[in-house]
Amino acid sequence: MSAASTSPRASEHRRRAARLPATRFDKRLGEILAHATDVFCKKGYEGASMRDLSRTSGMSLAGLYYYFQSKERLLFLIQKHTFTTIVEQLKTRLEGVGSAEQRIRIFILNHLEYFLSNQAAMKVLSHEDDALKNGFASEVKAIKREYYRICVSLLDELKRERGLQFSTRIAVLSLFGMMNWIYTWHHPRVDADADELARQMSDIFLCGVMNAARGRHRE
Amino acid sequence: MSAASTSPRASEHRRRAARLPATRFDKRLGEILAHATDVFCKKGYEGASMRDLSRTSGMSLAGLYYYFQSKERLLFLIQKHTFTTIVEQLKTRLEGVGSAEQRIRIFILNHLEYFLSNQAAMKVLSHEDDALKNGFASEVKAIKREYYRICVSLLDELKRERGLQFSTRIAVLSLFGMMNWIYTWHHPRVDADADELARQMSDIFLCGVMNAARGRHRE
Amino acid sequence: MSAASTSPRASEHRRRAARLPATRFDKRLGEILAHATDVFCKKGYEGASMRDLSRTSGMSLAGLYYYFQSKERLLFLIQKHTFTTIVEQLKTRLEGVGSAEQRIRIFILNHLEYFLSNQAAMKVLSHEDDALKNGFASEVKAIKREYYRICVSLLDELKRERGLQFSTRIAVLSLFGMMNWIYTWHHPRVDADADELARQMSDIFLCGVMNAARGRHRE
Amino acid sequence: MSAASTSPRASEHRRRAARLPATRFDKRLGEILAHATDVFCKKGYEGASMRDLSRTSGMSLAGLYYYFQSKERLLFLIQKHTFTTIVEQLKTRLEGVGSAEQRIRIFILNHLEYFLSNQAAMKVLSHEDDALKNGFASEVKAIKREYYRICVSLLDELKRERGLQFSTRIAVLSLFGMMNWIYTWHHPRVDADADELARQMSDIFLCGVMNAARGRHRE
DNA sequence: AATGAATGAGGGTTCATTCAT
DNA sequence: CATGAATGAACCCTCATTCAT
Repeated sequence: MSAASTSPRASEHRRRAARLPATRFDKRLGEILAHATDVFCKKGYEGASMRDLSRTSGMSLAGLYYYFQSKERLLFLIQKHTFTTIVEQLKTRLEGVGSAEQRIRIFILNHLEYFLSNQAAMKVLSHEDDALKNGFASEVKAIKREYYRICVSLLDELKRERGLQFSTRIAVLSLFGMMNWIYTWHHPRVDADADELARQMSDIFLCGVMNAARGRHRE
Repeated sequence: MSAASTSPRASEHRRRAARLPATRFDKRLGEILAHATDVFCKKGYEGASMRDLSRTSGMSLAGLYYYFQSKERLLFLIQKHTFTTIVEQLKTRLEGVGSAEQRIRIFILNHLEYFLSNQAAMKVLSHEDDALKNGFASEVKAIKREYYRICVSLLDELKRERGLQFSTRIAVLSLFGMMNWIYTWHHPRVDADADELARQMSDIFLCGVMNAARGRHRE
Repeated sequence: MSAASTSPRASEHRRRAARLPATRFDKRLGEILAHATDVFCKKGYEGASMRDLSRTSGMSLAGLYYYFQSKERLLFLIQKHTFTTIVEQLKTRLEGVGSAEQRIRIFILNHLEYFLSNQAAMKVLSHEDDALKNGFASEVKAIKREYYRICVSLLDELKRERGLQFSTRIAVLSLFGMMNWIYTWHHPRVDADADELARQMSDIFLCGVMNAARGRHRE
Repeated sequence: MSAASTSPRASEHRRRAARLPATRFDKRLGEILAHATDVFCKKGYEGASMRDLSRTSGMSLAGLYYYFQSKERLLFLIQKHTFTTIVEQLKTRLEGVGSAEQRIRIFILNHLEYFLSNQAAMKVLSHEDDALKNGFASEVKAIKREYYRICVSLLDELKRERGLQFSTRIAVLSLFGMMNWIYTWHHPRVDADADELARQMSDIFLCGVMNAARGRHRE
């Protein structure tokens, strides 16, 4: 873990509280994180002010700085936690699943389920993709890269299994586009839920790459 | 056209200059617009300051306000012009084209060509989707709606022509996701050009919806 | 009291400090208010800049905004405090005084004494009469109306006691004119003090309305 | 006339056009002056912007500067013209009038008539009393001083005629206060007209100074 | 563990004014 | 005679951040 992720104060704290699964510090931190996620979602990272966060979370402006050393670190923690969780969940779900197609369907389902259950967090992840700088940026990018790599490897499996030929990069990034774009349009009351959405997107995407790859689409 | 789009000064100007294709005012305005697009692209709308624009465009801070009455109106003009252009180009290209599939391929090609030729403008359009408020927002939304409607009608044609059944809404929005997401990853030096990209995305998308819709994907 | 007069922060502060006569916040606030009064007096509300106030009060520009949420609210607090004080002082002094004439003399004396002791504040009150808007304006107007009403009732008493007939409105407003105008000419070193001024203005005004009202002035 | 009042351009212009009673320049100037008076009245000198004047008068911003060399000179011209007119009118009316009392009544009537016929101008005169600086200020002050002197001499006449004793300065400034204050309260639809107002104020003031001066008011 | 008080830097916008045309 | 274009200075206000307590 890079230097960016651990402040002296926080680490000291964690050391002293290592015995408990969740210290009061971590609990309070989590609450504020949740509020901040909502605010960043609604106003954007640049558009949200620390005063907004203070108001929403009910903690004083100065109080926030005890938990987060800077606004940027706050965004970093949100993005890192969100991304880490989604990757971990994915890995668990993929264990022991056999066919490449099935594994890709799980990938998509996992992404969309998490997306719709944590819309705010995922919007902050997608929309504030390049808001972080230097150390913070690189750490998030590392996780993102890992996630991307997993998807690439799933598609490569599929190509090997079925003897297909297409640009993995374009396919993967198209898939991410389909999935990540939903924060711009999905309304829980109106639109399909994660299962249904995952099924339909999986169908489109899988049929797409599998047929297109055999040479152009034919009747 | 709503009141938001025409200031007294601009309209007066345009009236007097109706015969000429571009007055000096409009030319200067266009130049600043171009610079502003780049800056908004790099820093985001909220993150970019009018002082940044002043520096980049080489015009004094106060001078900018002679052309744009506010920062918000500046973003509005960029978005409106970009969107209007892409819609007009699309309409021209669609004229006289017969098959639904071909028309969808043109839609995608048109979108990606414009996207890659005007990456900055298109990122500003995609990424600053809800930065505008009230009158400005509604006018841009109207154009967006029209563009969306065109795509919906193309897909409905396809469904009719081929007797397919799938959710047009999800298909259209997935397509937009695939296409709009490219601002997050496309590097001109590394990635395929618009033609190639359009071909591949069209293949994936069309094969996807056409095969998936016949009932699940089958071998 | 309208919403305009109490910010969340100020009210919270006052609640906690209800037992003490003046918190440090209130003290600091009072100091700044005093400086601001001087500056508004010298340069006028519009003509004075927050930078002027910052310079005069020795506090940073941003620091001022911790105490006053806006320049307008600053003026509002000055006007409200000044007006409230003068009305309260008047009420105390009027208690138990019998004859209408005596009561009017007290009214005039009270006004002029306060005026000359707080010249700057009273000029700001008189001269910036319509600088406030909406909620701020209406709250000050309410106090002003009360003050005006008191004067009207005193004159009505006089008319009843002595069986006089004249336009109370014109008389009252003439009296206010005489009194308030002094901010344009009174020089402490040169001109009479409040007692003497009050005596002379009272004589002129009272003799004026009492004789004039009996039918035109006669020898 | 001081240097402040004549710019090279204006004087040259007037020289060339000396034969006509009103040049086109002067006519146009007068129109703008009238509009500016209204704007200064509504928004105050500091609060009114040259853009406001441009909008109201229908002339371009730059065009205004052809007629007025600066915003301050604009206020100066308004104040000077207003004050000069009122003094000239007064002198004409006073000619041949005998008794001091009558002359004072004429003074008051003249002031109030002009005030109510030119409310905006008179408010600008009264309210923006110390907005001008240096040369501009001193020239207006000179006229003001003359006007004040006339009033003083009228009151001194009265004192001599009737053997009264009171402070002329306080009496005169009280009278000005009564009269000038009306811009803060007079509504043409509701309140008495100039004649009636002049009668009542004259009664109050004259009865006041004449009776008060004989020693305190007595029954 | 948490806050009130304070700040330097910078935000978007408007100001009175000029000058080539 | 009048304007469109342009500007430096200043406007009010908010920003992320700090530090004594």
